[in-house]
Amino acid sequence: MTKATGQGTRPSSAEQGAATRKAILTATAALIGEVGWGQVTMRAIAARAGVPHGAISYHFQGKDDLLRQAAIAGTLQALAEPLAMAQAAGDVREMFEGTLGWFAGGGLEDPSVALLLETVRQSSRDPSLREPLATEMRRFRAALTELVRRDQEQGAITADPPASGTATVVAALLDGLLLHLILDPELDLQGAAEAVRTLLRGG
Amino acid sequence: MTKATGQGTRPSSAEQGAATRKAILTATAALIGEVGWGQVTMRAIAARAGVPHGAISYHFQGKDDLLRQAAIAGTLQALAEPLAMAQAAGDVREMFEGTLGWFAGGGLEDPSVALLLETVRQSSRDPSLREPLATEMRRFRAALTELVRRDQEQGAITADPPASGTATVVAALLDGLLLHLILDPELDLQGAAEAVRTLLRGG
Amino acid sequence: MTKATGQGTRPSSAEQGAATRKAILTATAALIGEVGWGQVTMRAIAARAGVPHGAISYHFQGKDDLLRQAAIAGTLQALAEPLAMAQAAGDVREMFEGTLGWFAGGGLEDPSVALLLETVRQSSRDPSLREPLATEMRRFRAALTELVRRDQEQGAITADPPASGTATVVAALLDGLLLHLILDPELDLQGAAEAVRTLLRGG
Amino acid sequence: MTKATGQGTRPSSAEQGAATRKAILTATAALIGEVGWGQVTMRAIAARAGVPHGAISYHFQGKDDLLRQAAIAGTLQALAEPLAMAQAAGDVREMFEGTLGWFAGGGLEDPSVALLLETVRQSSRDPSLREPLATEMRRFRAALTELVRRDQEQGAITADPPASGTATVVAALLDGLLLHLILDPELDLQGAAEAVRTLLRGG
DNA sequence: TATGAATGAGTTTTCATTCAT
DNA sequence: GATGAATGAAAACTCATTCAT
Repeated sequence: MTKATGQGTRPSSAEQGAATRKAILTATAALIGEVGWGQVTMRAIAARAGVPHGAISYHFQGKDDLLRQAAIAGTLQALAEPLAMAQAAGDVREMFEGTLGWFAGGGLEDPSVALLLETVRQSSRDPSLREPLATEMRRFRAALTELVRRDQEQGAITADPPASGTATVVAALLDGLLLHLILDPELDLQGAAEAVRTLLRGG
Repeated sequence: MTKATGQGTRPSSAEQGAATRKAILTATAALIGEVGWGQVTMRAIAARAGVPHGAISYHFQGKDDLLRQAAIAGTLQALAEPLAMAQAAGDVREMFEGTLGWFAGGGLEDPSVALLLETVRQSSRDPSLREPLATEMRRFRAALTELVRRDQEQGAITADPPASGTATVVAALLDGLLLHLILDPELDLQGAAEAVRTLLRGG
Repeated sequence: MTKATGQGTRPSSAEQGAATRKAILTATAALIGEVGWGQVTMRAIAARAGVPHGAISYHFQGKDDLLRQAAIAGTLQALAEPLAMAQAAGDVREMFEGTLGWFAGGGLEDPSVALLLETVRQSSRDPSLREPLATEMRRFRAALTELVRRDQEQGAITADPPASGTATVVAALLDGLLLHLILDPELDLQGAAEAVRTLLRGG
Repeated sequence: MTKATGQGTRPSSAEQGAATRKAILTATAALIGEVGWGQVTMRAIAARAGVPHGAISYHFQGKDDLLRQAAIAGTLQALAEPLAMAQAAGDVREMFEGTLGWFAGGGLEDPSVALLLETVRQSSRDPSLREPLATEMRRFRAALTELVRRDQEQGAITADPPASGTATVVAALLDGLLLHLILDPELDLQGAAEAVRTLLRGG
């Protein structure tokens, strides 16, 4: 129980390197969300991460390599929270309304949302980016499917269509509302929520 | 008959200018979708439009100005078709399934989709971009609301929630499915469609 | 006799461009000879040519492209003089001794010599560089062959071997002496010249 | 048997260091010939030599120092073989034709040839490089002079000019042919050889 | 003694913009 | 009105060298 990777006071060279790497990745992910994939510059990354120019070239192959790695790491981390919430939620409705609440509470301004959108957009030009994202999305839909199934068993949701179909619909609906909210903050979320409640209940 | 606005032999200078302007805008919109907002270069635009370099600076204020104008014009044009379809559709289900059919038939590869996503993403950084897009989206939801209302009157859709709420849900759902499809072409659209059909019918 | 390409006082834009291009090529060729193929920098070229940075990228594809073009143009120009001399010489001996005289008189320090060596060396890595050089060399040997043939007819040179063989020997000998002189300025050119005189005379 | 200077189990630290040094020098010489003096990088050297980065800075003063040492060591080694051949040859003709045979058999592709040319070229910019090369060349010409003298005594070569002059001519001729062959692999070596045979014989 | 992570000066390249014609 | 040559600021990238361990 006394294990310590740092083994004492001074950080080893390798540990320092890992920290630098992580700082660069974090700064890059943040900048992608803030200024957009194509507007990110190495200079800005270095400044944000607080590391010298050369450190980036030393740790990463090039700009493309860096953006890719940062985007993947960043989005996976961003998706971890919603996934955990979905797995922890008691039923679909709780999960749905929770997410809507997060939207309404300013979740849209979360940097992760911007990063996510940038990455999705870029992934249609770079297959190596799409794969990990798609995997995570499937995981999310799987968790939702589980919720739906439970609700169906309890009669809270119409059991007719396969649970996976309903899960896909709920997941897509949430992301679609996010998209519409970005464009139009005045969007009537309450009305949409009420409609969903009714529809899920089965009229 | 020969004194028409310019249908004679040589195009007037003004007409030529308008044509050049339009060619530049079209080329720009296409390139935004293809390579991404930040990767578009003036030279590439000129080459694609088949106009000389200088023509761009001559007709537009600068790069930002050009991209903005092209994005707005391009997205409005791209959204015109779905809007027309929504207005022409007989009921929600027809419209919904029609769109899904378009998705399945390769609609995702349509350059307009890419342009649209780029513009939405960019609009969160540029309010002047958001306004026209939001307006068009509201128009689309309004048309959908009309469809929903008609369906409710005929009992094809549960009348409980306000029509506008259901319309918002349907619109968001479509865009959300689009997003998920971009990431995961294997997405089970059929299952989702079946679930929607059941839900809308009211269980 | 009053023809003027410049057509008056101000140089046209195109003429100015051609002048800039030529200045860049000249500066590049000079620098290749001075500092070596791989040590030439775009910055140094721009400074030497007296043109701004961007002018180089504007006129040439990239560094490789520029060096290649400059090397070819420079070496062809450098080879033009010896070729003319060979064509104008009365006999082989006159040509041979003339070249040796040029060597002794400081010809080795001529920038063209350095450029030539750099280009020959580089040409073994870049076939597109070799072709034009080889062609010019063949032209030079052809001119020499003509001289040898004339000498053979007059009995000044042994007629046994084909003239082209003797011409190749003479050409190679000159370049070989150049090479050895570069390494060892104390080389006994006189002794070598005397030997050649005797050998050519046929003992 | 086990107390030899280090032929036992573990190589002493000093021996290891010497081996590393030699590996670095060998890799450097090879790279100079392959990519050109100015294109050699420390990282490439380390990779080729199979030693860590730091080892180079540890063993050598800097890049210039390393290249110089490697070039000198490499060229001296490369010149050792021809020198031995010249000293072992029975007469000039045997030596000459032997070298021509080596040329024709692909000797041009030998890495040493490239290294030699690079070093000669560089030596005109770095006197400390020229000295050892010139010394070796003089040694080579001295061996040739000995051969020529022997031939002259046997009447196989015209005795008129001093042997050293003829030796210089033969040496330069060989290097000149090498140069021309690099540019033009189609060069008629046979014709040149025939001419040399006739000329040396004295008509 | 030996290593390799880190640095930053220097290099090439791209590109929006300007402006003379 | 229209063009495209020219510019220089800024970007990405390379790489010899340093230095803590």
